[in-house]
Amino acid sequence: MDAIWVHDDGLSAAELREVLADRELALTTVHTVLSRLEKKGFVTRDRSIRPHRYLAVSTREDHVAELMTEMLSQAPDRQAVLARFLGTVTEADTKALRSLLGRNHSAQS
Amino acid sequence: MDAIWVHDDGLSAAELREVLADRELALTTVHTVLSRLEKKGFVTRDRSIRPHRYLAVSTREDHVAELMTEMLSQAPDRQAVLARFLGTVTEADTKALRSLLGRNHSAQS
DNA sequence: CAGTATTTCTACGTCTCGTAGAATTCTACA
DNA sequence: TGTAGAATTCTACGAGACGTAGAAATACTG
Repeated sequence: MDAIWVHDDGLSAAELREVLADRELALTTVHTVLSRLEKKGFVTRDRSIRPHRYLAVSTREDHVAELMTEMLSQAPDRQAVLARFLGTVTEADTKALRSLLGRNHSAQS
Repeated sequence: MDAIWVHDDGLSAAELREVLADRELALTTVHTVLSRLEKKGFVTRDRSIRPHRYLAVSTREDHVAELMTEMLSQAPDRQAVLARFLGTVTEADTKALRSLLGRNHSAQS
């Protein structure tokens, strides 16, 4: 129930159904799910054109990052969480983090 | 349904109920929830002593960190997620990350 | 052994989710 | 402009998670 990110360019219910062809879903099923996702603010749809086009509100990456931040806020000791997080993450990840952190010592407003 | 971390030293159902006194739960309710948490592997209990003592399997921090890692794995482009993640995190967090990353360039097995 | 504390079993209402049929609304074409 | 076919909305049902708790079973303790 979330492979809408595969097509960041937006797609219609029918198209999405095609993408998920392996599941042999009824079109109405796809519609229902899309509507629910819309209600939850995960996708928007262009109602102006007839086969409404649905598209993800945010990229999968944004979404996941948001969830992670949300998780982080769940614990009182953020630092401890971060420490453990780094512990389980891959080498490539820590490397990426290092380079990302390297270049922005500026203070934000 | 997760304030078992408040007492990392383990507690009995009755004690937990005390902690959650504001909710005026029936003791059996606490028991049910604890059992379910046990089944899901979030807590263990010491059945040897009579008022069984329950204690969290992992600290809240470990748990959250684990969830974060899990989230991260959810997206194909991990780097992108990390980048966005750093974007929404607080200054203190990035600072913590920097210092945590600073001292471990060693390669793990 | 009886009474009380503790734990287990069973259950119910509510929610979310996957799924989809039925009804309604559009749209385009004859 | 009426209507068939496409698209969308409404309604619904079963399953599973959860919060809640009563009833039944079990275990101490004097």
